Amino acid sequence: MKAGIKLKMARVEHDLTQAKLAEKVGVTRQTIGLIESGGYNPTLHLCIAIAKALGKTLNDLFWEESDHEG
Amino acid sequence: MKAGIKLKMARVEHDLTQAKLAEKVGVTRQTIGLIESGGYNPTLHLCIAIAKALGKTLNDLFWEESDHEG
DNA sequence: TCGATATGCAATATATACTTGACATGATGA
DNA sequence: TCATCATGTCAAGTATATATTGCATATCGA
Repeated sequence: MKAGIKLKMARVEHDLTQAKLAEKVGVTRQTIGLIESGGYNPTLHLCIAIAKALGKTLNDLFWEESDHEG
Repeated sequence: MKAGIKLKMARVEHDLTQAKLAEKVGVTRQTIGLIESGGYNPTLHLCIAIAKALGKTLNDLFWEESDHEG
């Protein structure tokens, strides 16, 4: 599963645009867009801010069980 | 609870030094030390690599329930 | 005491996360 | 058609994560 897709789904679930989510977590919309499109490596603090803004946890948005299992 | 303490406990649990954990995840021991001492903002990929190396998840090591609750 | 290991701290250098500003496209509505 | 919104992307700049090197301290064992 692509890296940012869970984030995108959670965002849409909350009826937020990239720009609105970006504002909530204190970054620019480009940063959110880059994370959702993958190939990007956000910082932990930003991941936590995003998770909190969407009522999710780090694992919900950024942990792939297959990563863990092998 | 201080940011890096869970990481430190998990590391000690596995009988790993900062240097050995650093080697496992492909960073220097200073980077591990800085994360454990807090006041540092690692990248998501590094957090995931650390969690995998210690048999934990992102939430186990980097999520504080109080962050989420308020 | 001496040597090895583990950690903390600090200065400099490099890679990259993130910003700012701009332009392009498709969808929506007046 | 025209205006607005949402998203994608590009280019240049700033902030900071991480590397590299070195030194200091504490612990452990010979």
